[in-house]
Amino acid sequence: MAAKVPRKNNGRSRGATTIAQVAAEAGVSPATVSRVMNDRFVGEDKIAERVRETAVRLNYAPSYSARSLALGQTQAVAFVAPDLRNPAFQAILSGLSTTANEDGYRVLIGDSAESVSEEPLLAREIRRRCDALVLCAPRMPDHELVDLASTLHPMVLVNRSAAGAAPALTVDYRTGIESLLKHLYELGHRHIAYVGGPTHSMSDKYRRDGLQSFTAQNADLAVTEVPGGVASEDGFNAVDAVISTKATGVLAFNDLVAIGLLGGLQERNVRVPEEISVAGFDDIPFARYIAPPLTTASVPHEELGVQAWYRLRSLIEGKEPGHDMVFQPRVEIRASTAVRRPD
Amino acid sequence: MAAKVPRKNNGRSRGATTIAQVAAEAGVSPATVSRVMNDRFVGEDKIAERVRETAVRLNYAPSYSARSLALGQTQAVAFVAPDLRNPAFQAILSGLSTTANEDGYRVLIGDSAESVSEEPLLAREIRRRCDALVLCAPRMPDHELVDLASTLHPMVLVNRSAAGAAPALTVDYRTGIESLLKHLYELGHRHIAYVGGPTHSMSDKYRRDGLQSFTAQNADLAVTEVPGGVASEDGFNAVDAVISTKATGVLAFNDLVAIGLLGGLQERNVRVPEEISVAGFDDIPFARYIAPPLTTASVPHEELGVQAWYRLRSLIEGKEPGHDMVFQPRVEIRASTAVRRPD
DNA sequence: GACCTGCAAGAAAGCGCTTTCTCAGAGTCT
DNA sequence: AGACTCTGAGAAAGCGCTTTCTTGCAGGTC
Repeated sequence: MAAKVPRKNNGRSRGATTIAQVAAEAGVSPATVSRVMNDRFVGEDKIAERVRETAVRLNYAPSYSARSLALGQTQAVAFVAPDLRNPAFQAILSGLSTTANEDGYRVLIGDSAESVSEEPLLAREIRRRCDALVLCAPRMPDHELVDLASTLHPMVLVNRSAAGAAPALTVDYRTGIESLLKHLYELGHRHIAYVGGPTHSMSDKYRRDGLQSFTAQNADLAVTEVPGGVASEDGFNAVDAVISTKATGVLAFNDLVAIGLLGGLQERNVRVPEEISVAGFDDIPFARYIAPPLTTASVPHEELGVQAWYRLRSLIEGKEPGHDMVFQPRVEIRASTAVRRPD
Repeated sequence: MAAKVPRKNNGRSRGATTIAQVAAEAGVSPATVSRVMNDRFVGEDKIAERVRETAVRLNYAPSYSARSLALGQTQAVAFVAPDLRNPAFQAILSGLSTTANEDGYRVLIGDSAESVSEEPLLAREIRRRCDALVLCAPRMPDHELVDLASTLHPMVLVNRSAAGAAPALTVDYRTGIESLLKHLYELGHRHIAYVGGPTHSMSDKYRRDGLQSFTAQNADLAVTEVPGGVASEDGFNAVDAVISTKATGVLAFNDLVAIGLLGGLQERNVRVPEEISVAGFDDIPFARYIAPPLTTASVPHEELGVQAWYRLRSLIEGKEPGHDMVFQPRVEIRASTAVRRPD
């Protein structure tokens, strides 16, 4: 009968050099190798040197999985947003990723696509794979958001707040759109169409609040809402509805929608801004290059991502995350809006 | 003296329910819980039911780290690109991410930013965190690419090939730009400027090859190269150089550069396409909306991402990755190019 | 020289899973 | 009834690290 030999490598061979191999080769214990690799070694320099030399010779690199298990942390964070194809979210991601990388953290992405109902599940699932989460969930119902925020710590919210359950980085859409509306008002426009965002999304609600607030103060101003969406095609599809309102100015939910709108208007030979003024929101990088350059409210998306990381990092380190921040959009006046022409 | 009690939980408490707790609570062994959770259980239904019930009651979810270590795989893949702010790469990422998600894989992102030299390190580092890698590295020297490809398996290359060392999904930039050049030629342009991409990038080299090939066949055509880059500002900065070539048509390295160029041209009151025709490359979503709508060569970036996932998946499963694919750009003629006006 | 101190390095436990191995007990066959 | 095969479920090893605990040994003190 065969001698009972301890099963090694669990039957599978994974190939990569392990800490044990380095230890054996260098004639030390795995503990020593670990300490050397993590700069916690306090013994003789010769030993450390030998370990280091052996490690590079054997092409050793510690296993992330093993390390994660032992340490209880993954050195990764997640970013969940409803639509990664939107340049605004990409900018946030870019800011987050770049900054997190500097601290040795990588980011995992989660695109909740269209499905609002799947969002909490996705957030939970992806959160379990890493150490923290940045969540953009404009359409998630408040109670679910609070629920998530209280269970998924550490996490930071972008564009939403959850009653203090998690640090929040928000944008003052309300004031932003109010400024845009004021801009149009000052240009003489008295009838304005608003091509809205997704129904039930908070980012849309804030905008409506802003519009309402300004309208309430100016009796001679009328704002008509037109169903829109988040993407260029939504703007494109809203063109007829916009034209039929006879409004002389249009505010779009975001730049993407505004751009689609511009495309549709042009197709129908409606001149912008001569016949109708159009403004977007976000100031995505292309807003200034389209025809005509788009008046919009600039939001510092990259900065939002950067700040999100700083807060996450504090939270991971068990420190205070710092105060919540509310970013104020800045109106960028470009050529897509102009003084209202007499009819 | 205190009785020697085995140290539990390594001193730290991580809070989450473990498989052992579920097992204890359900009165079974951890092995059984594991089997039930992974649908490998073959025993009595009552037991399975009890385990499942206990698991949801205790809010149990297996630890990804532990699972990764035991299984030797992470259910994640990485995407490394030189600039995640470029819509073209974002589209690839989007296609990759969406498709991978359907198979339960998440994607980790790596932005190699400007630094070509750091790219191999980044790729290696991030690759060790997951099961496979999609690499876009237009500027990496061939030998390094081959080196990487042979050591980082499974991986797939996008926009580059490495002598069969890894599956490659490429775009026929050469033919693409040749078609664009032909388009301008047919419009009567005989002197064309090419605002190039990053020096030493393969994607730029392919384009130059295409230009040269067409130029060689048409003696009455002159193409002047102008240094450019990858971003809109590079195009913007190239404006004076372009104007001074006196070319009547311009081909830009990509849409971003073309858009910047358009912006700069407009600022100097040079009308497009009346005075000069401009074409880009990639057909990013905004290309059709800018002013004037940009003639460009359309590349199916999302599809590239989708195909990248399919190949990665095959590789992960130990299957054949399928044939390499070369995507053919399709010329999209829009308003930024027009017949050359007599001087 | 016995005793204590301090320090360098190893032994081993633990992280939370998966999976092989093992072994009762039930069922089958002659 | 005894031998034999299944089969269901648990024991335990293993994944590759980190870190606590332990120990051997050199140097210092009285």
